[in-house]
Amino acid sequence: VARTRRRSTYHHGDLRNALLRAAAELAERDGPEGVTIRSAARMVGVTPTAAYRHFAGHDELLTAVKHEAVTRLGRAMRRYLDRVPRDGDAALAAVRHGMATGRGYVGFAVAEPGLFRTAFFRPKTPTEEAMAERKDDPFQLLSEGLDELVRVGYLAPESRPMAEFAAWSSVHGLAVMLIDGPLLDAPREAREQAITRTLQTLIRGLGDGEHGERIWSAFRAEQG
Amino acid sequence: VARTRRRSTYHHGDLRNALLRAAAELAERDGPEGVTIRSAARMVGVTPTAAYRHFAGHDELLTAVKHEAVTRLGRAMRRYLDRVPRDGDAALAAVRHGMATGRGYVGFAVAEPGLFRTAFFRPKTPTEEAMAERKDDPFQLLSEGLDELVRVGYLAPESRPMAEFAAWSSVHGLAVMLIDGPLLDAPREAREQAITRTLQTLIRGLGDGEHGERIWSAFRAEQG
DNA sequence: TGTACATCAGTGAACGCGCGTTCACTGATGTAC
DNA sequence: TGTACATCAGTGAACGCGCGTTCACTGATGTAC
Repeated sequence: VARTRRRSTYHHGDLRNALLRAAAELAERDGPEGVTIRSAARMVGVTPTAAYRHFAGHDELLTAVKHEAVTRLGRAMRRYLDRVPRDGDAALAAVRHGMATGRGYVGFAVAEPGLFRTAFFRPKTPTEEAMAERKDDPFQLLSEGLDELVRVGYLAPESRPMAEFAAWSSVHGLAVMLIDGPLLDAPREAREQAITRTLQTLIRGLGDGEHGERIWSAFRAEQG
Repeated sequence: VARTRRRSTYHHGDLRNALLRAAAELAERDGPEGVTIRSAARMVGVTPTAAYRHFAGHDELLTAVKHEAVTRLGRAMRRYLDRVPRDGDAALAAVRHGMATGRGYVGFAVAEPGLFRTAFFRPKTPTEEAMAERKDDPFQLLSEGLDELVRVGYLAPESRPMAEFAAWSSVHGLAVMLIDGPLLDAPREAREQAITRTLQTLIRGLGDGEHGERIWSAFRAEQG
């Protein structure tokens, strides 16, 4: 993948973006540990030193890639959500959205394990937290899904607090099982079953009371 | 922590174990990446080369530490399980055991994040899989807990398949949230709530049918 | 329109770091007679 | 009980690797007059 194509121009013109793209490719292939200034520069066909014109250092490059990875994760989730049929019943739709959110998260992890690991690489710095209100922010999508479940009466308002962590934990753990854990070498069918089983357990676990139970049964019925 | 105490004897006598202990200490402090032959040797006060008398190379040392970490994780879970009151009602006890298993897993992760990461470091090699039938193997404990839930009628037998992955995912994701994720800097109380909420969601999600619902209600009642 | 020159964006060589691993070696131990 | 010698478990120096980062530099660009 090393395309050390020599530039004709002395000035690159768009080096910052080129380095970022290269770094993202490295993250894709080898995860966050694979992102180095030297190899990104190598891919672009430029001296490592040149990178220092555009990034303060390795840390800044890695942070930029991480940001990119989070963005792509959010977009993947959005894609899954958009594919959910807009049916009559709002309650049923809410449950479907919950499933889709989870599937989007796990789907991205499986499709792009290196980027997924990079997105989750070491705790956010305070600066990053501040700019967390982006469009298609993964955590945002998750919260919206839960709010929807409250709105349709599946999740009791008093059960809402901390529900994001129950949901996120379950889905994140599933992703790790699939890309780094015991499900890595499992046959495709087993992986599918594990995903379905986990997401169903999660969403059923969130449901509250009789109303919740009714909605859940309806959802199970439509799954066949 | 570097104790380069010079030995009086030329021969160490127990170098393999000493290196292993040192390596475990490194994993404790810095996770799997911190485990190197050179630093382990440094801690023991011995030349790096000496390590090659006892381990084929870095990989074998790391594998040994990983094994140690998994063992300690299992012991931690066992400790939590043993603390559960042996009450009259078997069904209730089964649910309590489920909670305790999860708490043990997460508790170990929080108490020993470096070792926890090491225990989960990269997929098992085939060799390791073979010797997985150990006493207090984490996965074993998890399976037993689920079997117990089936026995008491909380979990329908037809729901048993893949239940380990639903449970493991949820609990592993929770651990990651706590030691490397968004809950890292959360106040103690929020962390506690997230743990409780996640485990409750999981176990409620596993329960099947009316019988399950009854047992769950009883459990919630005793929680107060 | 042309030119002097400041500024910008790269180069190339070098630094120090810690790592895994190999080599020829030597000091200590244990065993056969 | 004593000794020769094989074996074992260490040492010390060195290798090559890729990394982040700094330094003095130079080629290209753009702007003031």
